[in-house]
Amino acid sequence: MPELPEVETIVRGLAHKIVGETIARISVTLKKIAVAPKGINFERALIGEKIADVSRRGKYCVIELSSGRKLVTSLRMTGRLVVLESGDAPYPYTHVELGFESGNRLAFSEVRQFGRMRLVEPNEAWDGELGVEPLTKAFTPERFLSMLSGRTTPIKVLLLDQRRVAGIGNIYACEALWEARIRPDRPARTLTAPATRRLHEAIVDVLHRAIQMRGTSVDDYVDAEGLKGGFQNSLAVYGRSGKPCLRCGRTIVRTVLGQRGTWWCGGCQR
DNA sequence: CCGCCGCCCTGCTTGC
DNA sequence: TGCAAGCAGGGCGGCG
Repeated sequence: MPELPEVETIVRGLAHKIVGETIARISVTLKKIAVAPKGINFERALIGEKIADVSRRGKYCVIELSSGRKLVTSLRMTGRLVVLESGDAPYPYTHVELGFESGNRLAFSEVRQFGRMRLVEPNEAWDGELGVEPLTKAFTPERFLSMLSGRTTPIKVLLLDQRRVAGIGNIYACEALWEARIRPDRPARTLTAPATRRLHEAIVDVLHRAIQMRGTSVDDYVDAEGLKGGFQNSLAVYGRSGKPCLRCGRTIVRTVLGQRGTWWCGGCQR
């Protein structure tokens, strides 16, 4: 599942490989995947556009075009953005492919068809609902604390709410809560100030460490070159049900919270 | 605003 | 062994 560290890794790879390229061909083989504003033809609008930059917002990859338009891509669980060279075979499950003048191609592959590649107009607001970026100065412990106040939602469910903090998914929510020694099912408002600080610090720490390892490949995630990340070897709780806690030795359990699998240690998370 | 639920979709795992 | 049913999950829209 591409979350913030995975999308960050993809974006860095894409920036290196496609900035400066000009779009010469577009192939959309699954219509619903490619979304454009009413009255604009996705394919026609992009021909001749130059890739000006590639950036990230939350879990979204933003391909910035010379006209000021953007291609905003959400990868959901199984989406991939992979750069291919002219001789490379078609990438499996590719639904949108951009062909560049150089002959290189950008494939948007998506097995479950949940992801979207959305064409956004130059002054169109697309991320108004998204919360604070956790790896910027704007994400302060005080701001985080204010998000939790009065909320009865389990803290883990709140961490997954993209309108609060943008970019945390199931893996890093579980990992940050373990690192901060907090039970995932605690109502957000019951976290003390010190616990909230620990969690704030843990979120920033785990995201930084995961980026350093080029993301987590437990299932489908690969980077812009089609390569797996390395953080799956550093996971403390995610997917480790039945195995001993690395901190206290108690068996890691899996429960369901907000309809999502949740891994944690009943020994040291309180 | 808040909390909750169902839907989307396919490949893999599980169970008979 | 073979097949069908169950499961997983991020974002979104709908409901109360």
